[in-house]
Amino acid sequence: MPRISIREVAMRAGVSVGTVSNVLNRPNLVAEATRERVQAAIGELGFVRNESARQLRQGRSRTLGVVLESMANPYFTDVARGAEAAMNTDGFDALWCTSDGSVAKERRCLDFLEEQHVSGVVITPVGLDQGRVAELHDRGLAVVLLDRRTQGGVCSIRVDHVAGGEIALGHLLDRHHRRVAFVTGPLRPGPVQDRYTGAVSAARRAGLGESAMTTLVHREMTPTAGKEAARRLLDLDPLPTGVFCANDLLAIGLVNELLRKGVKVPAEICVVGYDDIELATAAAVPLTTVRQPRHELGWSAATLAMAEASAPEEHEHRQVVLSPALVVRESA
Amino acid sequence: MPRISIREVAMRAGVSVGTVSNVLNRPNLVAEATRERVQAAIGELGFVRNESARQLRQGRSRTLGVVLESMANPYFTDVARGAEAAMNTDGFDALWCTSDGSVAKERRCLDFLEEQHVSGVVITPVGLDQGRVAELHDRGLAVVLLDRRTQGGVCSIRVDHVAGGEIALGHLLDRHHRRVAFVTGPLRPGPVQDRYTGAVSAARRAGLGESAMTTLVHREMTPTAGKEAARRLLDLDPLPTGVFCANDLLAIGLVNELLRKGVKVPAEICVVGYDDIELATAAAVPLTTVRQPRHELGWSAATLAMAEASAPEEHEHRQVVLSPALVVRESA
DNA sequence: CAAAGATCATGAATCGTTTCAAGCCACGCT
DNA sequence: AGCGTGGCTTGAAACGATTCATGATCTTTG
Repeated sequence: MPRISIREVAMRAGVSVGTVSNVLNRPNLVAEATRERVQAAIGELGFVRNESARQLRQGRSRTLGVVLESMANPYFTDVARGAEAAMNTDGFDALWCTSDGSVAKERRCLDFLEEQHVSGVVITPVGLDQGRVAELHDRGLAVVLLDRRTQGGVCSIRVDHVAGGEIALGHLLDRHHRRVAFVTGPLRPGPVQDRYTGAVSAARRAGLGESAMTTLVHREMTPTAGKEAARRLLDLDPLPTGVFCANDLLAIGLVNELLRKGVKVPAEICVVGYDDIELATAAAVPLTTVRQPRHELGWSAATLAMAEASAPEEHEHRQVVLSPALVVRESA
Repeated sequence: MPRISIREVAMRAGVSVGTVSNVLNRPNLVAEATRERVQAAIGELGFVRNESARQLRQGRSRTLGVVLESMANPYFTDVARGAEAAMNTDGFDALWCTSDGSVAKERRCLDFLEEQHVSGVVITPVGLDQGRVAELHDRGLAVVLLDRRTQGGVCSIRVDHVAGGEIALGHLLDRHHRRVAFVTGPLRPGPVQDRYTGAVSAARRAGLGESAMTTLVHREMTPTAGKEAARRLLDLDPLPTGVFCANDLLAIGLVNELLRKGVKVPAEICVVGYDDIELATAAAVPLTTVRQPRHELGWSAATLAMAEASAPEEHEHRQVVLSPALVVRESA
C-alpha cells in the first residue's frame, strides 16, 4: 500500500502541492471551488498529514512532553488530566512518559522527548539537576517544573507543602492530640520532605517535644505500605492517637488495617491524609485530608509551558505557588 | 540558539555527514579513530538526533501508539506498564493516549497517532468499528485490539470474561448464596457485558430463577458509584446476601459504604470484585476477586504489535485469550 | 609489479511538508 | 489602451537525517 502524500492529492485535485498545503494550513487563501476539490481528493484518497515532515520543515512542534513520576497514584493521573485539558484547548498535543521514580528512566524519557522535538517539557523531576534543566533550556525547550522548588531561571508550579504539613498536623493538634505520628515514604527533598517540615514546625509551635512525634518511613507510598505502617504503629508505646500520612494511599491502607485489627477510627486513632484523591471520599472511613488543586496544577503547568513555547522572547519565568486546603471528613 | 544538526557535527569532526550518520547507525563500518572523533564532536556540541527527519527518511518508525480507556483505573495503568516493559526490551517507544470512554476523543487519538506515523496501535476500542480498523490496517499499521472480541483480520488479546463472570458468581453460589446482585457500569458489549453473561449463566446452571439475581447498573465504575450502589442495594427486599461487582473499584466503594452502614462483610453480605488491583489486598476487608493477568495482557499486546510491525509480510493474526482466576481473600 | 580485494569515506539524492517570491488573470480606472 | 490592483496559484528551495553508488587508499597476492 503506497502511502498517500500531498503530491497525490495535488495530482488528483489538479492543483499544485503548494495549494494543497494552503488548504491544510491557510484555507482562507484558497478559492472556495479549489478548496472543495482538494478536500474531496483528501477524503477519497484517505490522506493523512505526515507530522514528521511537517515538523522537520517548521522547526517547532506543537507538542509538549510531560514526565510524571508514576501512573499508579491517582494524584498524578489527575494532574495529567488537568494538563491535557489545557493543551487540548490550545491545540497542543502531549507526549506522556513516566519515570517511575528512577533517575535512569527519567533520563531516557528526556532523551526521547528531545529527539521527538517537543517544544516544551513539564516534569516532576526525580534526579534532575540544574545542569540538565539548563541544557534543555539552551536547546530552546520550554521547561516547567512541577512540584519542585526552583531558584528562578525556569518556570515552576508547586503547592506549598510546608503549609500543607502544618495544616494537617495542626488539625490533629487542635483536636488535642499530644502523641502523633508521621507516616511517609522516603524523605527526599521535595514535596514529601516539605510536608514533614511543615508537620515538625506545627508540632514545635504547639510546644510538643521532639519525641512526641514519631516518624515512620516506608519505601513506597502505597496502600500496601500503609498496611505495614499500621502494624508498626500499633507496636509503638505509648500509642499515638493522631496520625498524619504523607499521602492518601498510605492513609487508606493504614486506616483499613487499623479497622481490621479492631482499632476504631477516629474514636481511638485519628488519621489525616494528603492529596484528596477520589478514593478519600469513598473510603471505609471517609478521609480527612489536605486537598491539592491537582487539576489546576496540571492545567497551569501546561499553560505556562505553552506560553513559553509560543513566545520564548517575551516570556518571563514565573514561580507559581498554590495553596492546599484542609478537607474535614470523618477520619480526624 | 542554533540547533545542532549532523552537519555541524560533521564539520567539527572533519568528516562528511554520511560518516556521522554511519557512526550513529552502523558504527562498525567506521574506523575506530574516526568514530571516536565523531563521538567527541557529538558530545561537545550536545547533538541530539532529529527524530522527525529520521522518520521522514526511513518511512517506518519504531514507535507504537497505545490508546487506553482511562488513567483513573489502576487496572489500565497496570496493563500500560506491561506494554511499556515489552516495548522497552525491544527498543520500541510508546505514545500514550486516553480516550476517556469517548468516541470523539478516541478518534482524535487515532488521528494523532496516524499523523505521528506510529507503526502500530494497541487499543481498547470504545467506538471503534470494523471500518476504522480496516482503514488503519490498509495504511500499513499493525493493530492489536485489547480486551475485545474479533472475528479475525486483526490481532487481539483478551481475557475470557464470560469465564470470569462464571467464576465470580459461581463462588458465591458455591457458598450457598441464593439471592445475589450484580453491580456494574454500563452494559456495553465487551468485557462488562461478558461478565454479566457469565454471571447469568452460572446462576442458571445453579438453577436460580430470573428474579434471584438483581442487576444494579451505574454510570461509572468508580468507588463513588460503588458507594451509591451500596445504598441502592440496602433498599432491596429481600436483601441479597452475595454481591458480584464488575470491578474492584466498585467493590471497594460498596464494601466501605456497607461497613459504614453497619452491615458486616462478609458475615452479612459477601462481595466479589473483579481485576485484583493492588488496593484489593489493602482494602478494609481484603477483597475476594477475580484476577486478570494485567501485566501479561499489556506485554503480549505490545509484543504482538511489534511483531506485526517488524514483519508485516509473514505475520499471521492471532486471537489470544487469557484466563482469569479466582483469588479468595476475606470479603466472600 | 600489476591486479584484485578490503576498508573507509564521500556527497548527492531522497523522504513529505511548508514557505514565499513570482506569475497569471480579470477587473476597474484613467 | 495602458496600468495598477487584488485574488489565486504555482513551483522550487528548504528542513535534517539516511542511503548507496562511487571513489580513494591501503593490503594482499600471483
